[in-house]
Amino acid sequence: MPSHIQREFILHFGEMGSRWGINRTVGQIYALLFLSERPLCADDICAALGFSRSNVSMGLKELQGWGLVRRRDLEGDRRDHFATLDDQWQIVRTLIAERKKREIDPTLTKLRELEMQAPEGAETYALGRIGQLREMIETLTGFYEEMNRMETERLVALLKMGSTLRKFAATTGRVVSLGKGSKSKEETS
Amino acid sequence: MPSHIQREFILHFGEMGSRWGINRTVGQIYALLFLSERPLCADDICAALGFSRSNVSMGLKELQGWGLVRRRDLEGDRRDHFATLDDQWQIVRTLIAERKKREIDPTLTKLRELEMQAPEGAETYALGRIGQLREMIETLTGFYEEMNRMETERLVALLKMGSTLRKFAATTGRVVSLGKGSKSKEETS
DNA sequence: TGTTTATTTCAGAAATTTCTGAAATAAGAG
DNA sequence: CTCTTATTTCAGAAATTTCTGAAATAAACA
Repeated sequence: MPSHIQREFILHFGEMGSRWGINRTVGQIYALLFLSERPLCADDICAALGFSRSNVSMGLKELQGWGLVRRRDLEGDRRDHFATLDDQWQIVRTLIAERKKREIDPTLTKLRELEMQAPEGAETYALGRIGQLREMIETLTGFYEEMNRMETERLVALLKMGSTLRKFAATTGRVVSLGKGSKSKEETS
Repeated sequence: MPSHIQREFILHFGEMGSRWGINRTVGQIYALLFLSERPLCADDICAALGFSRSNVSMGLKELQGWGLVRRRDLEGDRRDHFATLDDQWQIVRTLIAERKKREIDPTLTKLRELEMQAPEGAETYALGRIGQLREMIETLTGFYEEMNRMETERLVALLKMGSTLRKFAATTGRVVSLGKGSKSKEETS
């Protein structure tokens, strides 16, 4: 039985869950595990949240699919227990990696496909637009991969640099973009 | 009546829409407008996609709410016409800003609230966990705001830097992280 | 091995979201 | 002001997603 703060937190995650493409149940289960000092078994979760056993089972499966929850064997108890990752930065990495996989990669594949199968010289406007989109997504995912390669400690340092990074881009950016010969002359509205 | 490529693109966006928290209709309307060389009116959209007039009206309203679609008055036609933003980077900025507003900010507010109203000295574990989460979200949104302040041209240059950025973080990062005294000793599994 | 306990699956019930057509509202044109 | 055309709203229909309980499966123990 969760405390007041826990309850609030869990309910909030339930509501937000729907904005995040996971459902209420799954959000609440995650929130409960996130705040729990020790791993919980499915029955604990049923008791705490009042969901059916099968619903909890499904929810845990989905969370494991996301890589956000892990099974932990607890000594002296036959039942499976579950816990969230400890390191919050690892959570973010997992979350972003999964969302990329589900929300970005399929689109990138599709755009490349469409460009390949395009008929000769026709549809210039649409193909141009698709090409722009693809290039941008490639740039973004490239950046992501670069960041993802970094150790957490350095990554966090970078994230906390504040205006330093902007200044760095202001000086170095110019050179690099010249070097690469990016045609960044388009603009609008 | 869209071409084969257009149709494929539109259908893909419809399907992906659901993973993006917008629905099929809205995704398809956006895709259609995105590929269209000139602004379209609601009836054009109905005709092209076969949705009811009211559905299109709702969809356009939602897209305008997201800031992804703009009304354009077309001379000699009384009807409202609609178009997507031209600059794909502006689209990404808009998208991220909106998602932050809808998916991150409410949670940040909630977490701060919970920390404020916490009873004296109790609930140390849960509060610690909530604090970690809040700090991390603050770091991330701070970084986002920093990036968002940059002009597109520089931002793109930065995004395309590849390993240069990682090297920069490797040299400068150390100093910053020492200065801040971040206790990054937790890790797992 | 058989018995007990834990977990998963799955068909349909319940809840939610999306979509439509009809009615209401707004906005030009004469 | 009236007529016409464009747009929005909204109650309920249709479709989709979520959730449950019962049955099936698996896994531990003796």
